[in-house]
Amino acid sequence: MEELLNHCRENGLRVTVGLRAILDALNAADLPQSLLDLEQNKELAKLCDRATIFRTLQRLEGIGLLRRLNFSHSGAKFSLNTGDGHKEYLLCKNCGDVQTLDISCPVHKLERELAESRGFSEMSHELTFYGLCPQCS
Amino acid sequence: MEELLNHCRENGLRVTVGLRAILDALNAADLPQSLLDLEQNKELAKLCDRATIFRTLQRLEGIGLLRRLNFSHSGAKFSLNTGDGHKEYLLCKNCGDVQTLDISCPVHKLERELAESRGFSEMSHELTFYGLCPQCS
DNA sequence: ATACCTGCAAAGTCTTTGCCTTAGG
DNA sequence: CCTAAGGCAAAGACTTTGCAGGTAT
Repeated sequence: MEELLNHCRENGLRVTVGLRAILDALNAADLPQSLLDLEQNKELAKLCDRATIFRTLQRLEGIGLLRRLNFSHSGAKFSLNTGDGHKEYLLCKNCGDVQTLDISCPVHKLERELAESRGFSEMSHELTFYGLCPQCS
Repeated sequence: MEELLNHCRENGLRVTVGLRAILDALNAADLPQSLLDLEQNKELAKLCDRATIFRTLQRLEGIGLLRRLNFSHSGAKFSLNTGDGHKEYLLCKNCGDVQTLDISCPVHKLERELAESRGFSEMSHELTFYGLCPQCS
């Protein structure tokens, strides 16, 4: 947590009550959070407004602390970029359930190759699996 | 094309002017199309309304003829599911340029393993790479 | 002190729906 | 004929912004 705040400071963000609260909420959640999820978080709602959350998420994404996920049929969701790699997800396309996949990223090598062959920089990727969960099958 | 229409018929869709036009437009496009892209397609606009396009896309997705792609910072886009596998994409996160990747899918095996280990069915996935293109770097 | 951050409210953008009419099989 | 599909217009859902006042540094 203190590490996250330092990263923010180093990148010129001011450490405000809102920033702390948002980082706390993201850190506490075990699944990616949408703007709406955060807005409806009771603790957070007491401390800041939707616009603040929105703009803070933007800033955090901007400095690379946050990963943006574009899941089907739900707005963007965000998860903290912890140092130790990222997770991929498996979603049920019927009930919307989100499961986390603890797998080592299968496309890292490909990503580097692409960057080189196409002259791209600052690469990232999004890999999401969809299907019907056992209950919905 | 005739093949696509047959698939539609087999799945109970009526072959209307709108359906033909939408399939044509998707078929002609070499990149995934958003609802807005289609709405603004002059040919198509003469033949059908936004609601029609929207509902037709839904139906086509429903019968598995259409793949829905959720690219960051742009609405959903759709591409026809041709028999011979699907494509993945590389997007510039600054200018929004979309490049098609002609690579054999690197996560097919993983997808099957997941289906088995987690009891999911009707699996699909979305793999998208993001980065800064040479011009935007 | 000053540049950044916040709240509020309003506007944007894209998606989805209701309802009545039209037309495919 | 009967039911799916279409058109129009309005509502929803989510995202984004302007501006005036507050706050971290």
